[in-house]
Amino acid sequence: MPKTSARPQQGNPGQSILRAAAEEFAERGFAGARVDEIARRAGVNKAMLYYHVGDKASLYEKVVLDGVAEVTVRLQEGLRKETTPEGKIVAIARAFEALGMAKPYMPRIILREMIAGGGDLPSPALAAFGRIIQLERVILEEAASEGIFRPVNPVTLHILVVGGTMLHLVTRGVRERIKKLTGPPIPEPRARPAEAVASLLLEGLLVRPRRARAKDKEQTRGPRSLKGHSAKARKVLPKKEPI
Amino acid sequence: MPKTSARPQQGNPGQSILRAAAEEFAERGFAGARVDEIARRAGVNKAMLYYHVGDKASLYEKVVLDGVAEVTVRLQEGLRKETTPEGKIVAIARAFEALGMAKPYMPRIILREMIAGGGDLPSPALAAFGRIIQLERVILEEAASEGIFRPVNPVTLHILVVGGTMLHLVTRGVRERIKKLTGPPIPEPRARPAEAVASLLLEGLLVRPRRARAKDKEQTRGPRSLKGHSAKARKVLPKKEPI
DNA sequence: CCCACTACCAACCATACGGTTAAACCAACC
DNA sequence: GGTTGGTTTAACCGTATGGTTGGTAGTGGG
Repeated sequence: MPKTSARPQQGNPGQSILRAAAEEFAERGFAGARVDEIARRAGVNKAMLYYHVGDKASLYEKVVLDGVAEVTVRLQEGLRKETTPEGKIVAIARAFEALGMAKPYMPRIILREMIAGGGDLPSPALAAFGRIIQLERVILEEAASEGIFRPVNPVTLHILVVGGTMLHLVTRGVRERIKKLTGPPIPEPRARPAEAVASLLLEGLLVRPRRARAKDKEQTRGPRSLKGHSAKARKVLPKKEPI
Repeated sequence: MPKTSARPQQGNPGQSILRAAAEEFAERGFAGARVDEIARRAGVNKAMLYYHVGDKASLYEKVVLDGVAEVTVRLQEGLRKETTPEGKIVAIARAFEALGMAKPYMPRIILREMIAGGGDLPSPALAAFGRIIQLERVILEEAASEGIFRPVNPVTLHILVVGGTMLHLVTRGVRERIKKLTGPPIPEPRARPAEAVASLLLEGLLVRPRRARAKDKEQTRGPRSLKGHSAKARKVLPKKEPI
């Protein structure tokens, strides 16, 4: 171990290396990331990088575990205040949004891993995600048993809440590009994706759910069923199994 | 051009090469894909690959454009039958689900591109995605003006519908792995993610939207507000701007 | 003043990778 | 049977990449 630092060295090089690595990994993926480029970004010699942190794989592992730890902490903090299932769902979305704000590279890395099958993910990271899904399962079960939520599969919810929030953060670049090709009329979503995602998931698109609509008829604001076939065509989704 | 084929050659090599390439690209990403590995998978010599299809970049472009063309066609077909906004949303989800069933590599490639900023995407592909979002915008505006849907940002909807559907298809591998670490109690979502996603998005999690709930009080099935603070804590989402 | 020890670096190495080439192969046509 | 021309291949090439090495510089302790 270092007895002290040999030189007045500005800032732990390990941190700047990890940061640079994280950005490279986020932009190019694990396979695409170049160790030389990481060293260049961090402003250190490549050998220093190996000296301080280790090889490419351990670099990646450190970045991932650090990010997962952060989202775990944020999630626990965010959940502490919430007592309702709605509040908890929003808190989950907010935790990942906050992660994306603090460490913009993390959502990309996480999504990439999910897509790739998690082969490069260390087990603790996988386990952490598992715990989050479990948590969501419990929230859903409790809320469903109290009649607050409809029965919904926790994996589906997780994908939509967490995946949706992270995709918002991550796709800003493509959206810009797409907008340049198709002209202006695509409005940007809210700056805070967590709210947008959670709100839509909680309330749904439909102004009135069918269940309530069946009881009292046609008291909604819009003109609704002007087209004659709408009544039949409205029945799109078979509602046997839970979502 | 070939006058005939020189050898009784089983099947166009171009097709098997493209398929092999697509799978490599899906598994490792563009940077991570190895041309030698693509050739090996396709069972052809590497030089043959260059002779028939071209270099790595053009290989990738062909795969992407082919996939985008397929989803475009499927989407148009699916939409033709639907007249209601609900039906159209489901049709969009179904089109991407069908793409993922027919070409399992496509969702991975598309998601990867979205994450990476679309830098390797050919313009026609970007434009196609732009058109889909435009379409969703129109659906949302019409439905909102008729009072069927609440006002929602089309990008948010697109991310949740299309992203959510593709993430379902793509994360099966990680889910298996996570389940092995956390034990059984994570139920798999439905086999048809399009339905799960669209249904949840249309109806929402909450059994009763607040709007309707405010009018007649506490007629829901569950015990509901046993905790005294739930009434206040229920107000999580500021509802100023459209989702 | 010298030793031991950490921090650092330029240059190097082996391999893997994308891409090319020159020659062989083979069905069809004369 | 020989020529033609698309098709296939083994071997090759230059470069980029992950990783290493031998050595230097600076620092605190003796």
